[in-house]
Amino acid sequence: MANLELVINDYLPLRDVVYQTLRNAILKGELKPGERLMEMKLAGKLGVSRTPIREAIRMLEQEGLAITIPRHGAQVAKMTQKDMDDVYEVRRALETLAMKYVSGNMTTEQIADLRYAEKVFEEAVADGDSDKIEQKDTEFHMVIYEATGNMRLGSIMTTISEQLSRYRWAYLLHHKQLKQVIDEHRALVDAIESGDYEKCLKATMDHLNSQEEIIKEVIKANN
Amino acid sequence: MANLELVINDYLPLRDVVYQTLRNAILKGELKPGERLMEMKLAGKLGVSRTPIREAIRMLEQEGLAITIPRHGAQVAKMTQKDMDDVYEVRRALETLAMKYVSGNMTTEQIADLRYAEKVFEEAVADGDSDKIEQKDTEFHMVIYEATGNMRLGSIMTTISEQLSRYRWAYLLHHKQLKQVIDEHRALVDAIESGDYEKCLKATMDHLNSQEEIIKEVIKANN
DNA sequence: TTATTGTATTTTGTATACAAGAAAATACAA
DNA sequence: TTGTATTTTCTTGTATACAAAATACAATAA
Repeated sequence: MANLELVINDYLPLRDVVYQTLRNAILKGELKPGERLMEMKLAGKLGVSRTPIREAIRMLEQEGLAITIPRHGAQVAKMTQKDMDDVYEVRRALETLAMKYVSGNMTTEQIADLRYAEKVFEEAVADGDSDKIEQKDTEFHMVIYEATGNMRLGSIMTTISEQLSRYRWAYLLHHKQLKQVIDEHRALVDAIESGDYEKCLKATMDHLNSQEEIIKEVIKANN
Repeated sequence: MANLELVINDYLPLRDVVYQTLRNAILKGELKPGERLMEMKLAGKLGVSRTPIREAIRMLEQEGLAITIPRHGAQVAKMTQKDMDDVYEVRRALETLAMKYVSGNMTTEQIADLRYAEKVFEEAVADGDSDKIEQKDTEFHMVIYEATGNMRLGSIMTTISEQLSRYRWAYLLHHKQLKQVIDEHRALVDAIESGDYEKCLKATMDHLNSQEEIIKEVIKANN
């Protein structure tokens, strides 16, 4: 099993720390799909009692990252090719909505923020730290979702994007693809700045399609 | 506080029974927005220990129906007018996606199922049992989501629709509006049967818009 | 060999005990 | 009366104990 370690924060309840720890491990693939989440084992590894472990598992379960069968315990949720297709369809619909909100409606300040987020992402790519790349990519997209002003949309998109990140880590390591991601981000910012909805939509779809393509290959390779 | 009672199911862990009980109470408005969810009180009312209560609260929290502040406990989440607008925007985007899937693609059997679900809904309206009306309305829409074949879409839509049901109960009591809901459902089935995407979209949007209108009034009246 | 039964072990489910933090009540001084 | 300590009470957070179910596995019979 993965090597788990808690980063204690004195004021956060242990259940939240445990939740974040397990969640990270799942999203990064350190806890593998199908792997059992046994309470005592996790409690031993993390040096806490079963109570916070159980509460964290309930949270993961609700989020779709774990599946529990009553009296059999929990395991890391599996993600299939079909799941991925479905998630991407939903994402396309919601990214389209996001573009309806932002095209022609972002303030110059928001666009500046977006450009900045894009630059920070490029720097992360230059650094080569995959954790950071992943994080900065998410942040870039979050700037857009926040600009929509629709909090619900933002939170659903965050969930979706994080669930996808279970697979993104794999391809974010390939430098060639990262160059392409940068180009697509730039194209998207340009489109948003132009204020033209159709342009925005095209840039978004291009970005999603190429990402989906690569992730599918990763999943295929993993089975 | 609401009068809670557990419907024990021998094989379901108590946490799940408690979760469903609390969730229902919140969605029906028996537990009011902002109301505190105190562990001992709930445990006493439901005749269980704090452990399953806590796990149920963690699930509600993850679902957005409860908010917990560390060391202060949990309370029923509040829903504002703005929240409602946001949820409806998301729902519109996803219903549009659903229509893309189903228009022209539903089998005769699926359409028959849909007509049947519609009929059952009408019967529920005739009965006047608001719990049943609510349930049959949800089931009608679920037939469509299931026909898309996209499980993710289905589960997100279910969540959204259930969250909205926190307010639907109020207006489902008014007979005049129910007549309109029936008409809209029929129009939607006809549109789907015609296979014309644009017709489907219009029928869906009409349904959503009129629902949103009424719910907004209910919220306004509640504040 | 294959099923089946019984037993030991593991694991989850639930209750409870105790610690610690937050809120409320009380006491006291200005 | 108002403001501030101080104590008390309430509530959450965490650990642990015990019960009950599931599983693993060996012994037995077909």
